[in-house]
Amino acid sequence: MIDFKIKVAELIFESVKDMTIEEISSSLEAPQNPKMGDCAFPCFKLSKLMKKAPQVIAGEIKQLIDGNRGEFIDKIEAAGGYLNFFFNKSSAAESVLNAILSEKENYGRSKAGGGKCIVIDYSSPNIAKPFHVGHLYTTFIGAALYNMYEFLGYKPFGINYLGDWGTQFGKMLYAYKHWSSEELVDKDGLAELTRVYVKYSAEAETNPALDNEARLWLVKMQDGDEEALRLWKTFRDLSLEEYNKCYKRLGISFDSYNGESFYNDKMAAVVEELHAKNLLVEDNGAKIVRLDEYKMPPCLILRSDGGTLYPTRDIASAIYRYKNYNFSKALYITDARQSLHFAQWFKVAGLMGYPFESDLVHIPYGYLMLEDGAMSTRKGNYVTADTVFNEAAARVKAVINEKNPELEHKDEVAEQVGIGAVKFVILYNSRIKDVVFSLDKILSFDGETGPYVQYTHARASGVLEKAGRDDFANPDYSLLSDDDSLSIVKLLSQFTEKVEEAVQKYEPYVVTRYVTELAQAYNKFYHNNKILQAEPGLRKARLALTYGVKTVTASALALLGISAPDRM
RNA sequence: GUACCUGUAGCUCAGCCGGAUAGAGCAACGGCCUUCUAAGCCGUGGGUCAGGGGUUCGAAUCCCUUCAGGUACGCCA
Repeated sequence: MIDFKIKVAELIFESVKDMTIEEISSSLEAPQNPKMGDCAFPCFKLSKLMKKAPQVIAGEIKQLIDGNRGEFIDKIEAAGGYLNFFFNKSSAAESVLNAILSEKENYGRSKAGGGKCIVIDYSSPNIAKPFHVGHLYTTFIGAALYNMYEFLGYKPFGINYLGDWGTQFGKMLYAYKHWSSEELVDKDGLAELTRVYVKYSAEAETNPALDNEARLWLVKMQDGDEEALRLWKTFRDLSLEEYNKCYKRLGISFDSYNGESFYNDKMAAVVEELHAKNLLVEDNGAKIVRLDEYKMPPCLILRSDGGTLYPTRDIASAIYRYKNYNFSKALYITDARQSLHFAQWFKVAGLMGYPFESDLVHIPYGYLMLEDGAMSTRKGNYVTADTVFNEAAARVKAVINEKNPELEHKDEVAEQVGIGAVKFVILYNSRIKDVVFSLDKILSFDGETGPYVQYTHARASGVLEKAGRDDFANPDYSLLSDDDSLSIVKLLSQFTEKVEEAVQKYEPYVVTRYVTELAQAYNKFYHNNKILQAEPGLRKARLALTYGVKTVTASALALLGISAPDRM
């Protein structure tokens, strides 16, 4: 397809030698008011270089390039220091829709990534604890970025860095031994483990001796005690089994489940290396790396009892991943409270001489609270992910029964729309905002929501289905010259650049908002124009446009991990 | 105390590598289903872009500062 932006940039470049073609291209913008044009070049920066008023420059450029603007631009106007380009509606529609008609669901894909590996560390729940709404942000953002990188020609590698080792397991083992049993765990699974963990936390408040007992269990694990390891493995297997049910429901899978325990035997080498490179300093019995020079508190590597810490393990894992996956970037998707931790150990990796320091990226997201306060597994104040999805599906089913009682496969559609609604809300705003989790807010289905976009897709599908197959090949694109059609065509042409922007910002919402805009544009078009009842030529052109909307909507939703049912 | 994040319409948020009249959804109010799915479309009202300085031809956007809310700062992860 024609990239209009590049065409315009090339055209301007013919007469403006003070800027590179890339500079021109990146300064191009879309006027807020479409009546002012489809693409605008601001001349204010040139005004400094050329020492002339921007209005004058715009006029001069217009004079120079107007003659050979080609057939894809109808008109060039100089207005208020801007140079405004009006696309030829027919050739715009033709280039975009022809590309979609031939490339179908591959439309928009790019090879720009060149197969470079992007390691994405996401989801990463602590095993033996429930998978709750607090895990949804990292899980959905990670999965969406994974899809987008793949779409752009990278080779993403998803790692679920399970929290499967550490002091919490000492507590868990103590709690299990005292208050639970194999039968109870068989019966209730993670819920039972969580029950005794919550009990432990409550008891430990008043009885500090428990923590010593728990520590003994951890020591047993570290020393390879048979019973401790057997229980640990049982809990780990059980957790993975339950998580995988949930991941399957969400359509998410990982390339690796190497968790914290995987690095148990890889940390000693890191400590040794830090020591050899003279980075370790003893302080109050602990070993630290000083970071004063970088205006950060020191990074703790070894406890005073010789035990390792979170940063030690993360450095070991980064080195392992670099050696084994040769990543060009490694993304860590965690909540913003861990920002300092990541900044610290990234710096330590750099001080160790690892060149990949600059390729390590922490992608923080905001704090998620429940309506009745902070979420805490320890205190038993949490909402499991399944609870939310079940409720979502149930509410969607009620809407289906009301609006479309004849629908087939109601349960399946309710599941797709319900889960889509939850994903959509979470991927709709910038990550960093703190959120109060409210079922009622997440599960409203009007306006800028997942169901709205899915509904639009189902509408388009319905029209195409009624039209019959291939009824829209080789249409007369000049019939799509109205404003409603053109705004859709412009949006369709922006698909790839929106995905690129999302990846560049590590913000899936760019795509979420894009697909919402596309849905709004199509709904407006749909309302104002007959499609199936239009006269044959027009009908064909509008069906091609409808096909474009359906295809790109489904692709964009797929990038977000959201299904696009054909009926709902 | 130090550092980071946030502050835009009643609510939830876009816009922030400076550019044309600050946008959207929800909520409120008023219209549109004998016509391709009304989970839709159209309209009305609603703003000191937290406050104050500065840089600039031009600031919601960049810099400084104050305020408000949140978070993190040695043996948890």
